[in-house]
Amino acid sequence: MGRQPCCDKLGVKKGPWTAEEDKKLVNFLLAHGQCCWRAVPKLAGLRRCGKSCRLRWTNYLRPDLKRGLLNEAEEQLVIDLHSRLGNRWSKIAAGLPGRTDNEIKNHWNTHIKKKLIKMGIDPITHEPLRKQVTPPEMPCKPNNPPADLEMNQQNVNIPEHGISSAAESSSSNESQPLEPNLKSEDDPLMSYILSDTFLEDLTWDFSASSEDSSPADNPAEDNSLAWFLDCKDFGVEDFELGCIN
DNA sequence: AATAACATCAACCGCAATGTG
DNA sequence: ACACATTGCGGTTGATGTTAT
Repeated sequence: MGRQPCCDKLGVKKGPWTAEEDKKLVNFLLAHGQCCWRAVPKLAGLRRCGKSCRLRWTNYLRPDLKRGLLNEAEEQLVIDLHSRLGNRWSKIAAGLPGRTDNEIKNHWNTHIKKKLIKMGIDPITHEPLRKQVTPPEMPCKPNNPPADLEMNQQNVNIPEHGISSAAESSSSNESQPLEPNLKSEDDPLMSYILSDTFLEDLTWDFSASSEDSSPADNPAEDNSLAWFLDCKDFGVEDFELGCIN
């Protein structure tokens, strides 16, 4: 009974990845593509579990990843998508090419959350906070009735970048997390975000659209090249880049 | 200079969803 | 329809770096 553990617990390494392990994993995946993650560690000669390999690849080694902090436009989009999708980080990440769900989740928890609270916005509900009643970090007190939130609803005004604000889309009075808003058939934007078209639209170039993002601000600009140079540092300049789609 | 407190983020864990026979 | 395998997701942890005292 019960499923097998995702990996043999014996002899499976944990903790931070070494450059050598990265190299092995990247070499293998570039040569063979992403196939059965369970088999990857064995085939790549790694003493890791498949899950760990997948995570390392998707969050750190993928060639199409951007590096560095999210720029203003990306941050704004995260806020907007979060107001609609809630903590669906993978969905949110789908709207930010080159960014991972983990990265966005971390950035949300460390930067955006605080920023919103500072601005007097509840990072969970995206409604204005009532400062006297609700201290920061206690966003959803039971004695914070939905009616109050509703009163302030119009004050939520996420700056424009072509996407409507949370307040515009919230037609419900309920204080529960924004799950009810997630009806793609009612919302053209949601419909678009959840569609393949959105994911395939490579014109989402935030570094280009953001005024305040200079190459210095956004070292991820020329990420592919930087990554390739990193690979050269590994001594794996003979990557078969054609294998990656 | 030492160290405590805080911030950041890579990585892990457990569960849910999905695929397959 | 069912059982099991595999993958993906979101919450959480812990190591490391940074700042304050």
